[in-house]
Amino acid sequence: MLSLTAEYALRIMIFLTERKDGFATSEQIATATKVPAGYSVKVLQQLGRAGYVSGQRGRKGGFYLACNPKEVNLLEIVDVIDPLNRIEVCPLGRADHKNCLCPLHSQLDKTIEGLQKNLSDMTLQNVIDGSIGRTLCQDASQAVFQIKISDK
Amino acid sequence: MLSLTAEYALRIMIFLTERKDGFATSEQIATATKVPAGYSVKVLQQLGRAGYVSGQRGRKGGFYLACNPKEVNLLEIVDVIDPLNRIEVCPLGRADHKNCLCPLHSQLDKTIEGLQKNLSDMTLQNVIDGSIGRTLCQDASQAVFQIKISDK
DNA sequence: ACATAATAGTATCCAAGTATCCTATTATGT
DNA sequence: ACATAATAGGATACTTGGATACTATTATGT
Repeated sequence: MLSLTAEYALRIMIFLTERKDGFATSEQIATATKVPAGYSVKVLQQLGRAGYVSGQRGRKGGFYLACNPKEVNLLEIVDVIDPLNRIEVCPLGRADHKNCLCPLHSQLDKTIEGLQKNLSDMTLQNVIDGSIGRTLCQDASQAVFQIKISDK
Repeated sequence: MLSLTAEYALRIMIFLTERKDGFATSEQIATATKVPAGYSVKVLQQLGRAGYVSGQRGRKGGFYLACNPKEVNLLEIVDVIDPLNRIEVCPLGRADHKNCLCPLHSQLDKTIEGLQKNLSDMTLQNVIDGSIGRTLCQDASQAVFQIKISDK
């Protein structure tokens, strides 16, 4: 339903939203978002074909955000990678769910609906704004980590 | 996140809940739930090892429900196939989310939480009770299908 | 102007997980 | 004893995640 690649795409979009000004190379993006180097390019290309990022070749090239982060929500990004389809047609027969009203599948469809709503309620910008300093998780400072260790 | 196999498992459990009385062979289950014959056995075995169904070999054997459908919710069944884990540790660093508070991942975690709640809110019995005659989608009658075709 | 380095773009290959199928073995009712 | 059906396991195909190598494009120093 939600693949790892979809999460990669979200991380990358958030990262680029922060750096709205300049370019970031695929390598920089990869290390910052902890997406495997080499695979980040694939994700970026999918996002590029969908129009959410653009790339510029050559020296000083890189990728940059090609959309307005205030108008793009998380669901749209997820949909680029793996389209989150509602259950419209009964998987067990030919009748669509409107006629079939199978409780199991209408419940599953509600689950998907909720998932979509949850994702579409938040734009890329919202994620940044919701930040209290860290928009993407960063390594804990060594100190904090040490405290946690000695804590036990 | 939610695999096809998980949905198979749900279909099978709903089917067996309806037939709480007697046995059903893996073949009967497969055709009724439209799970590929041969694969239904594997799903049933996973459900069996988790204690939700039992099987009896030999003639007149088959599988039967080994749990109280009023006490088992959909999430438990899904968890048998692919455990739906919350995001507790930040995928990008060592700090856990309580300390990290990364907006992206806390949002994604909320999504998973909602998904879990949606599934755990409904027991197997609830699905049956919510039925208006069809607890699993059935083939539309030929007539209905014909009407739809001629409709266009 | 040219060579070189940096970088996106593309294609291909590999590994791991999922889904499906097949074959043997074991238990059980008749 | 025999037929039936679960149980167990391996074989195969497909999808996903990830890695590598090669090509095209651009910037920059000489």
